[in-house]
Amino acid sequence: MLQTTIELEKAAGILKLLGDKTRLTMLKLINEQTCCVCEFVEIFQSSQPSISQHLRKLKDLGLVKEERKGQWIFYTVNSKSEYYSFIKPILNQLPDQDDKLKELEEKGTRISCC
Amino acid sequence: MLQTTIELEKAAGILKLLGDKTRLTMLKLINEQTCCVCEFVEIFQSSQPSISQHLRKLKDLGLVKEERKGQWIFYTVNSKSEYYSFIKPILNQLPDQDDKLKELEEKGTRISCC
DNA sequence: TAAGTATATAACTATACACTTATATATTCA
DNA sequence: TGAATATATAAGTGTATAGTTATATACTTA
Repeated sequence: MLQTTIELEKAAGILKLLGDKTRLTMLKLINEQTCCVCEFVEIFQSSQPSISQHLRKLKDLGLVKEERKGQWIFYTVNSKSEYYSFIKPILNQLPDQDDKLKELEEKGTRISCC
Repeated sequence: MLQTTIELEKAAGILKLLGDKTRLTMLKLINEQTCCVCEFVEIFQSSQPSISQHLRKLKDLGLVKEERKGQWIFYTVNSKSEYYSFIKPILNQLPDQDDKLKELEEKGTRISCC
């Protein structure tokens, strides 16, 4: 069983990005779901620019992909990324965050569902 | 198959530490070997205090353990750490760094061997 | 015990980073 | 087309971080 490797400098760069609670939670959330910016704003009780800047960093490394649907832009983990196999086992060890989305659904502020 | 999880805040803290090229390389090196501070100084061409401070951070989270042997203090990844199962798959995906130790051996500056 | 070697720590500095405020761009809908 | 909503970007600010220099501590050996 050959284990694929990732260049050390690149790995450190990715881990630095994951080393932020907001971004790490984001990735866990959108690993199997999809979320738009305003949902993140509500979940993290953060400002919209702050969320936008976190997503920008993740996008710059190709870790997430975006898709516009009308006025909303939906973000999802990019499973096609050459680094997905690197981050996947990390995300797998994190506790499920779906309760955050359930909260939105209960409040009626979940957008991504439709 | 139950996957153990790690608290998100803790995970982010650990990933932040791993998100530095020097510390990440250190961990990869001492995952299966042991190294003393002066070896790191030579490998990374860094100052002694800089190396010492990196090791301190890793030690504070319990990721490495130290063992004094005479004037030297040897560092090894702490496989007993409750977070070892979290960092192990990450380290496994990094390219082997043993060439760095081979270099020391060839130069005759490897200490940990005896 | 004094000198030499290895390591740790403290204080300082420069840079990186996350966040804020302000503004620009894009889309929807009346 | 104009107002409202969603998102991105730019500029500024405060804090965290990695490195430096200086010094302290611990061990070894002559």
